[in-house]
Amino acid sequence: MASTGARGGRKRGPSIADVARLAGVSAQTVSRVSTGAEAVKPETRAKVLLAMEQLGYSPNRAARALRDGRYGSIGFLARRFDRTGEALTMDAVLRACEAEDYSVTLLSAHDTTSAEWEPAARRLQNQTVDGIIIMRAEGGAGDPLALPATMPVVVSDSRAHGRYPRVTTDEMLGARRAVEHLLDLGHETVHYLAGPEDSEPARLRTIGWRAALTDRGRATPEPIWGDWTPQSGYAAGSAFAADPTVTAIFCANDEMAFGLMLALHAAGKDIPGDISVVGFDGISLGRYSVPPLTTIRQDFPQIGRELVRMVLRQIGQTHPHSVPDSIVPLELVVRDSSAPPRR
Amino acid sequence: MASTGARGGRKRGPSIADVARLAGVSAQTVSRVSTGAEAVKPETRAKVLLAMEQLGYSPNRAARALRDGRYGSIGFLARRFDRTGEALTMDAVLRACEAEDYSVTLLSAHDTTSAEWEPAARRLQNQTVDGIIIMRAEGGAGDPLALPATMPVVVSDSRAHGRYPRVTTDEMLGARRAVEHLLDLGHETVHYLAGPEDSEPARLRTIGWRAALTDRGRATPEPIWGDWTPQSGYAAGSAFAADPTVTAIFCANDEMAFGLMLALHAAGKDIPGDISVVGFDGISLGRYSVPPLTTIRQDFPQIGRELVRMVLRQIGQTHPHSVPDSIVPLELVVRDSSAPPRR
DNA sequence: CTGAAAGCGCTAACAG
DNA sequence: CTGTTAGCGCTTTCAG
Repeated sequence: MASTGARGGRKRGPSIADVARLAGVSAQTVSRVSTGAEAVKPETRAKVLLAMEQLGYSPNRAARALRDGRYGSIGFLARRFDRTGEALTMDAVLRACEAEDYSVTLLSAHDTTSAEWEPAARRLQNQTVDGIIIMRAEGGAGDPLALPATMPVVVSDSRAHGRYPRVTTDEMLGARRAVEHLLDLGHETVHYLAGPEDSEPARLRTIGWRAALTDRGRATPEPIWGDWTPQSGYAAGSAFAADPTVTAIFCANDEMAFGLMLALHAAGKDIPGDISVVGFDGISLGRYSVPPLTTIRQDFPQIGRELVRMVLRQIGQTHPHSVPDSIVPLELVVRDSSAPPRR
Repeated sequence: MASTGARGGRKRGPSIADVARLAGVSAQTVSRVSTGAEAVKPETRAKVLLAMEQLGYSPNRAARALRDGRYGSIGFLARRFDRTGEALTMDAVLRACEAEDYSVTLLSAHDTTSAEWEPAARRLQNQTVDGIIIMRAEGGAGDPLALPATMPVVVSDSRAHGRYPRVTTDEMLGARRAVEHLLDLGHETVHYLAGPEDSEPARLRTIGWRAALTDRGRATPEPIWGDWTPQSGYAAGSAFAADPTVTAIFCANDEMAFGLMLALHAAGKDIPGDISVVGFDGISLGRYSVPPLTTIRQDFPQIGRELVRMVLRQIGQTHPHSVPDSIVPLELVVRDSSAPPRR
């Protein structure tokens, strides 16, 4: 019984041993050619390459991972993957990982309570990834995640302040910019459609909104609380439309702004004639709403690159979580949904 | 030199051997407890579980994968991951995989020529995944992908007709429904904003649009060709607005419809008063455009489930690619952007 | 420059 | 019910 016949086993691909046999050399010689680490005589190399070609050899990553304890993959942990922020960040993360020859493994934890997050994360611990990128840990209990101290981790958009290195945007500053833009246009004050209270970015944006108004001595009307969805934006829009004092609204994200604008429109309000609207995120469809939406744009590609850079930097470190936070800038994009009040 | 001291090695996690040592049993006993396959005496099991707990043991998947030639992961191959279709499908795929205890590894091939796709796919061949889901193989040369006959593959939304099993929607029927909806409202004919010509779904939707008109003996105006982006929709909208005969437009996807509607609006056209618009895909923001967009909705969660089901079914098969195609139904969703012509 | 040996962590097969 | 042995495919020693 030959050890590894062409079709004896299940359906494993050709191994280094198969190549070695065909090329008439030893296994390590094949390995040397494969890794390119040590020198090999050109003739031998050619023989090996030929054999690899004929067999369609490609190295078995599981074996490699087992050997050197690294997986060549980083985990991307999020609650959902179908929202704009997640999708854009993930796309950017993937590109950045590819550049470094890492792959991306998706992990989801639909709930952020430790009851769900921890197993999901633990499962990864010694399993398939060399590091974890955690996205938007909103919702759930206060202290969701406890990963081993040696696991490289970076968190985006979360409340993990002080526990794990983070890549964040300056949410407060972004909110400020939105509010100041509207005040500069001449609005007396700026009403606010907030994100869910259990979300850290939402919380920070609220603080920024309030601070900007307070700093200029303006009244701070009671915000309406949404949940990031356009549905909740629609509800808020109907409420705001009933209040004739409202001339400017800042929405904590673009998708709520979409719903809000539709509700205002349905209530017969002109945007920006009667009411100005500013969003947050810079989703691509925001350029094509009616009217096009003024917003605070996040640089998602940059966020993705930073996330990857920060995880990779931790690999092999003794105290991986000590790398400094990174802050990615935001940009005010002025479109047609904001204008001076009609007066 | 003790074999595996607490902190001697790099930073591998505790192994089965470590647990065995601590629990005072053999490695396989630990393995038995871990897999739950064979019977173990309650006392022994308790000892083992305790040791696992203390050490924070979790099985090393690389080793497991090496042993039994399976990886517990399926690959998701696409050109981009930041578009609605990809994001929604991926989210669904991930959920379906979790239910089956598989993880998802992302793969991207930015170009669809074999020069890029094949290496990307080959790299996976014996590496990290047990199967591959290929998404939207639009663009590129005619014969992009050649995977080994034993690799489970399923293709979504692609021209792989006859080569690999597919999960598709009935694009032609969907387009028909959109056109018939508009004709039923009383429009003489339906103008068309098509997707890129190198996309198979776009091609099929065009055929469906044309067939629906022809079947009712209506004129088939020259379509305008877009590229799926709202930008291209805007350009088309400007062109259509200049043609006073246009009363109804079918857009090959929702995002182009957004751009188109903005352009119509900018040109002073009322939707649906002057021109009715119907999209395709059913993206969530379509409910909140101004006006809300009538569309052909794809059931992305269902598509994701089918994709996973069809890959998993192939695993272990001798002729994996012989599983039958799956067709996921589409649904007409009528909103405010379509109405009878003014007349 | 090339070959032989050993072991990463796991589990199937075979004893006991 | 439990222990021993062996080997998955790879690469890092160490010898030639």
